[in-house]
Formats: sequence, C-alpha cells, structure tokens
Amino acid sequence: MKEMQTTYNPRDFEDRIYAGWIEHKDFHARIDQKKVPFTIMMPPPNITGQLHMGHAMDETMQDTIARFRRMQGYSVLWLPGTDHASLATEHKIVEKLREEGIEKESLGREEFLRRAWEWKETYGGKIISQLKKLGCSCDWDRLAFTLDEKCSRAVREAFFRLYRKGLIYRGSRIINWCPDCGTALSDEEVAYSEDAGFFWHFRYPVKDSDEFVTIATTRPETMLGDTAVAVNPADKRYSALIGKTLILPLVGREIPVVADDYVDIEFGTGAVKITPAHDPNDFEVGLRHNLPMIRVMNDDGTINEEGGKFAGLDRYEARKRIVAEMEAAGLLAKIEPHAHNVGHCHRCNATIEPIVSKQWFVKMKPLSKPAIDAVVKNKTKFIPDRFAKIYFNWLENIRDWCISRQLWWGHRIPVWYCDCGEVICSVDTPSVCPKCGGTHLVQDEDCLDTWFSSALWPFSTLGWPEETEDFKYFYPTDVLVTGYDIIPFWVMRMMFSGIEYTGKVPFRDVLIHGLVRDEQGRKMSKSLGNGIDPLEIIEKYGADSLRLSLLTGVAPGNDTRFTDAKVESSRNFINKLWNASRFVLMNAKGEKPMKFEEVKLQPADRWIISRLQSTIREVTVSMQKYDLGIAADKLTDFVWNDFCDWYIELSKPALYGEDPERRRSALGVLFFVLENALKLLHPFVPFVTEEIWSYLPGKRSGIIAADYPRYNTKLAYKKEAKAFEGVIELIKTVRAMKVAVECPPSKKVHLFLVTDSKRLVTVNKNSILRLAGASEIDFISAGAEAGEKTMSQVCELGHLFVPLGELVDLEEEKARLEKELDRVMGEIARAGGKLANNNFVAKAPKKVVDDERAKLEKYIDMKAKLEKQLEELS
RNA sequence: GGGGGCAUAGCUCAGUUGGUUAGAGCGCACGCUUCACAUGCGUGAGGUCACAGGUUCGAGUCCUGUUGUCCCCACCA
Repeated sequence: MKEMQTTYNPRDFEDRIYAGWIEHKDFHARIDQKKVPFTIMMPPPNITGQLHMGHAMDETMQDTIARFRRMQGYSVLWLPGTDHASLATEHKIVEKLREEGIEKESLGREEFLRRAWEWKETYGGKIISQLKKLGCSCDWDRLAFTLDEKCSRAVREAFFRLYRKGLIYRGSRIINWCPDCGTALSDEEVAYSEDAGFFWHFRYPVKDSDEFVTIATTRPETMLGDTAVAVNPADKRYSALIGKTLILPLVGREIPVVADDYVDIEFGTGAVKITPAHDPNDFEVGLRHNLPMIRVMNDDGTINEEGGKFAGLDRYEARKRIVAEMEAAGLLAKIEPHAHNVGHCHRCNATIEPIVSKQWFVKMKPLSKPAIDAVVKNKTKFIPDRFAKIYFNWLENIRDWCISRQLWWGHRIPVWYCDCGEVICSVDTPSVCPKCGGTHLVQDEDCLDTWFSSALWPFSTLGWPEETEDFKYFYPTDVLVTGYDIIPFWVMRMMFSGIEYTGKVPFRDVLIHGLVRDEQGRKMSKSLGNGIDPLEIIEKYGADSLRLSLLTGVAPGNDTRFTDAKVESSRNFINKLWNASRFVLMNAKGEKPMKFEEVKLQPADRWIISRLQSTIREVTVSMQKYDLGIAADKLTDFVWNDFCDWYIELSKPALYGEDPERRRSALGVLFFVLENALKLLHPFVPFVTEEIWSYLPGKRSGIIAADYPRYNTKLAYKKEAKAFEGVIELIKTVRAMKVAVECPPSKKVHLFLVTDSKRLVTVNKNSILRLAGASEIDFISAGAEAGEKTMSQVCELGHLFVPLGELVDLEEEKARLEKELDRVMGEIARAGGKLANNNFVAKAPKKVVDDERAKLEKYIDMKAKLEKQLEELS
C-alpha cells in the first residue's frame, strides 16, 4: 500500500486527479429517467482574456453546488462555454491590429473574422484550461460557444420570432454612439462618471435687433446642429422672446425660440440650445416642436459637412475652435467650471456621443411585464431576495433595447434588403425576394448585441428551437450563479427571453454573489494593477485552498476581500485534514478496521458520531439554501475541533493500548467519521478529498461518485453526546486550573471528584488522564477528603478538587474563586430577574422557561459551593 | 432625484423563522520539542452589536427616525 507524505502537497496530485475524473467521465451528464435532473448553465466567460478572481469564485460556487447535487444522486448537468463577447473581443483585436499597424477596414470582413476565430481558439482554450485547474466538474462533451452553429441558429430563430410579432423594429432614434469603437451601444453599456468640464455661456443674437439670448452648454460643438432655443413658458424673463427668431452664430441659420416645459428655469441661464440630433432630451423637444434634425458629426467623431468650415475636425478640436471664434465675435459671455456626468464606453472608455441613428430595437414593455410577474409569483427566486427589488427596478424603468452593432465579430442580423425595397427577415438565407422575385438580396451589415445571444444561453445550448432530448430533460435549469453587476445585462434578458421563447422561466433560483475585492477593499482592476491571478494562487497553495478561501466567511450577495492570509488558513486546514487522515491510516497499518456496524460504541464514539450527525444535517440544509459559507464553516469546525482536537486525542489510549478489540473498534469509528467528513468536504475541496479517498482501504470508485451522507436519527445519540460534553468540560477545567496557577502542563496532578457520573468518568479515565495531564482520579464524597488546601471548580459532572501542594499561591486561588463567584451571581440575577417577570413565565414557550429555571438552580448550587470553598481557604 | 447595501472583538467577516452567557479566522498575551500535523497543541484577554425611539415577556435580529459610509440607476442643457 502506498503511503501518504508527511505534508499536504497539492501539486503532487491535482492534475492527476483531474485527469482521472475526465477518464472516468465523471462529469458527463446522462439523461436518466430514474434520476432527477439538476442543471446549471455556466455564465460563459468572455474570450477576451483570462479568468480573474471573480470568475474563480463564481465557478467555485457552481462546482461546489454541482458536486453536492451529483453526490445526492441528481443527474447533474453543468454546461460550460465561452462568450464571443462581440464588442469586447473586436475592440481587443482592433487594438492588437493597430499595434501591428493594421486598420480593421483594410483587412476586410472575411480576413478579420478569420483572425477573430484564431483569437477565440487561443483565449477560449486558455480559459478552459484555467477552469480545469480550478477543478470544475463541468460536462466538457457539451462545451458551447455563443457563436457556434447551435447558438447561431437559436439567435436567428429568436430574432425572427420577435420580428414577426412586431417586437423588433428598425428606426431612427437617439442612441449611444462610441466614436472609437464605431458602433451603437445599449443604455446598459454606457458607464457614467462625474468629469470636470466647463459651462460655456454663448450669446445668440435675436434677428433684426440688438438683443441677445444667452444659453449655456457643456458641448459647444453641438451648436452647429442647433435648430432652436427653448425657454420655459412660465419664465417671465423670456416671455417676449417666444416665437422670435435667432441667428445661430458661426452658422448663420435662423432658428426659433420655442417654449417648452422641459427647460428648468433655475438652471443655467434658463435658455437652452436645442440640438435634436445630438441629445436625447433635445430630440424629444424637437419632436414636440417639429424642429429639423441636423446631424453634424460623423461616426468617427469628426464634424461632417453640416459643420461648414469646421467639417473634418475632431469633436474636441472643433470645440476649441468654436469657443475661440465665439470669443473673437464677442459672443462668449463667460466660462464656468462645471462637473457633470459624462457617458463612457463600457469597453474603451471613450466619451459617448448621443447621436440620432437608424438602428434595430427590441420593444421592451411587452417582454418586461411577464419577466416581472414570474419573480413576483416566485417562479424564479433571487438569493438573497433583496436582489429581486433591483431586478424589478430595472425592468420597470426599461427602455427599448438597441440591439444592432456596427461590428463584424458577432451574429449577423438575419435581415435582407431587396432592390425593390422589400425587407426580408428569415432564419435561413433567402435566395429570392418573396415580393418581386428578385435575387439581388443584400444582408444587413450589422451584428447583434452580444447579450442578444447570451440571453438565449440556458436553452440555445440545449438545442432549442429543436425539441432535443437534452432540452426536454434538462430545461428549465435549476440555478443560475452570477454577480449582482450582471443582473441588468444578462439575468433580466435571459428571464424575458426564456419566458418569451420557451414559455418557461429559464431557472428556478438565481444565486447572486458579490465582487472579489483586494485586501484594501478596492475593486480589482487592470488600471489599478491590483488584480490577483487565480493561477498563481493555485500554483502556490493548490486549487483546494483557493476554493475554500473563496467560500469561507462569504454570505450570498456580499462583496468579499481576497487576502493571502485567508488562503493560508484554508491551506492550513487542508493540511490538518491531510495529517488527520494520515494518522488514521498509519494506525490502521497491517490491521483491518472493524466494520462500523460491528463496533461496540463507547461514550466518546457516540459523542463524535452525534456531532457528525448534526454536522451532516446542518451542512446539508445550508447547502440546499446556498449558504456555502456557513456550510464550509460548520465543516471546518467539525473536522478541526471535534474530530482532530478531541476525538483523535480521545482515541489514542485505545489505539496505543493493549486491547486489540478496543483498538479495532476505535479504528472502525475513526474510519467511519473520516469517510463521512471527506464526503461532506468533497464539494469544497475536491482534489484533496479524492486523493485521500484513494488511500482508504476498499475504495473502488471515486469519492466524486460517492453518496452524500444522510442524517441518521439512530446515530444522533443526543443524550449520550450531551453527557459526554461533561467529560470534555472536565478536561478543559483541569487544563484551565493548571494554567491559572502556572502549573506546567507536563506536571501531572491528582484529581478528586464529587460526582454522580462515576461510570462515565471511569470508562473515559485513560482519556481524561491523558488529555488533562493528570496522574489519578479519585472519587470522593466531600471536598475535605481531597486534603486541606485545594483548588476547586464546579463543573457539569460535579465538583472537582485538586490539591494545591506547594505550587500555588493561596491568594491567587481565592481571587480566581471570587471572580468566578461574581460571574455566577451575575447569572443568578439575570435568570432570577427573568423568572420573576410574570409576563415571561406566562408568555414564553415552556421549554424556554424550563431551561431558564434549570439554569438558575445550577447557578444557585454553584454559588453555594464557591462560597463554601472560599470559606475553607481563609 | 430614485433604489439598494453596509455599520457586530485590534483587523476581515458570520450570525438561520426574535429565545442559553453574541461567534469564527487572523492578530494579540501566556505556556507547550504531548510518539498525525509548529501549515501544530493548550489557556486566555478583547464586544454599551453606529445613535435615538418603538413593537415584544424577550431585539444584534422586526418597525420608524438620525448619523456615517459604499454601490447602482436617472439627471440640469
């Protein structure tokens, strides 16, 4: 038999263990009508780069849940995949091309796409190998990619269905335009930040008069597209101006002064320049007043021919020149510093231009309503549920979704235009125009927002719209695990898409987690350079330590800080588990442990088995509620404190003793508890548990396929366990007494005990002597029998006396007893007060009252004993 | 302007439907070469649960308000 090494060294086995799981197809999901399916769709990481700590946590949570359910006997499908991330990836590739001195346009669509697929192979592959390093038990046979044929087909079908229902339309509206990426964006893809800017006050001359109207603007260059100035109808300062005509400076266009409630009298000058083509509010004003829309900017952010002499200038250069010319013309009234919110491209951070543009949109109102209802009716549940409010907030205020992108890397919009003007939407490429029979059909140049395909992920990956076996068995999915920052982008869109296309909510539960922050609580980001690479941590500490550290002390929905100290303490715990296992195996060497069923259980055995049962129950409940942090806490506490610090130590007299039956019995219990602990831990730390499992005798299949432990009432031994706590307390009492009087731990003391539990103490005598550092225990009927000067302490099992000998200062012992007496008196006052309250006695549950009474009695007894002892010492 | 989170030990955080003396890890103090483990063992110190009210027999937990702090959304041109 191979032997375990003295220290836990994850690098020795993690890769080997993973290869073994793959080889045995342990992750492969099987359609089995005798089993209940359990499905998790992995949020597909973008192929833009590599996994960061946030991914590591997200994936670890999913893997932990998947392994737990698999062991519970569900047919688990955890479907992995990656996202083409249209804009994000295209932006990266364009950047890379620029470094090589190549412009995207010069490559052409086809060549560009070829390179993009190359990129996908490289980075997609990297991500997958990272997932494997982490130990992810996903079904690689079903690996998906948002741009593969299966998903693309689903995208075309979805588009077609919405188009046919009139929920997709094409129109000219104000959209968010990124001049650097050269594409439209959805509202969600714009991030606002407060930037320092200026408020320029310009004078616009009134036609045929010496008067001026002063307007204020933060974007002077848009004045080239002004088609009116608006004032509030209630603003007396301007009432005479309404209806008059102004001459737009630098351009010379005549523009009207209109009255509109939109204008805030208090803000700025109370007069607003109106540029319908470049501002969403102005666009609305323009519609109300029938104003012309003049677009003055090109897609790349330069001024177009409408800008006259400014044509061709970049927007910021034009801004400078316009301000200078206005000043030269005496039309610049003043410049004030002004902080205002500016929209930035989510991907490249360039300043967004609101621009009127012809784009494709999804009508949201009819889709958002059922998505809201589904959560109201609890068909889908958020964990924690406060995120439902955020979800509602988004859906209730949602505007139509701009889905077209002027990009190449993505799903091409399935719409063709015929020379005759016919617009054809079709799942498959049409060859003739159904209206005129013409064959010259040109497909729309644009791509779809990447989230349009992500929205279909829970079912497109299962073959929808085909009624595949996978789809029928595994859909709807059980739980979606993702961060709160993704709710508006993705969760919401999967919800309305799932309901719209499949008639079912895509998942029952949405488990929301927070962000992984750095040690100082800052967001990990590239610009700060404070990101930590999960692979480096795995290299140093092993995947299990990383996993455990990402789950312990974390509550659903809350942000967490990542620190080396946390990984270290996880590593220490795993090392502890490793050594405890090694201890059990070493002691079993050459001998077959007794079958657990045959063991004649001792009190200590019943205690640890009882603790195991409550741990099983608590951990299972926590896992089912997705309280992974709590489950991990309970488990580490059980393994470290109960099993290692107590039970293993308690078992030593039997293991090292002369009685072979006792020895084999102890081993039987040790193996039983260890095996169960390993199973409970496996979802959290799969590698090390699988490795240790392989050393256990008689294990043919992996722990990954083992049955999850079940709570067994027959093994609960509640009463016996409670009684045994008394033994533990006794040992702790002796230790504490020794420390209090600075008696070296190695010095054995003689114990005298007044107790009703002689049998319990006798059975455990050897353990007590060993763990308490005692030489002998004698039962006595009164303290005086222990000698003249003794230390004493009331404990669960009775009254303990230890002769002071020459070691101890009498005063110290008196002080200790007085302190203890103080504490007990406090307790008597508290419990007594409670019980003196008639309301408490009458209204609180009987058990609570009875417990309180028992406590009071116990303390009164302790008080008497303490007082007697103090008297004897003085 | 709207919505939400957080405030508990020196630090980082847990705390289930209100019910023993509010917990953990790290840190700190003291003591241990105890034959699995110093990545360890033992013992301990440390908390008016932000503040003020309220509901209740009973509040860290529920309600109202205040303060501080963070996030999301909207937005004044």
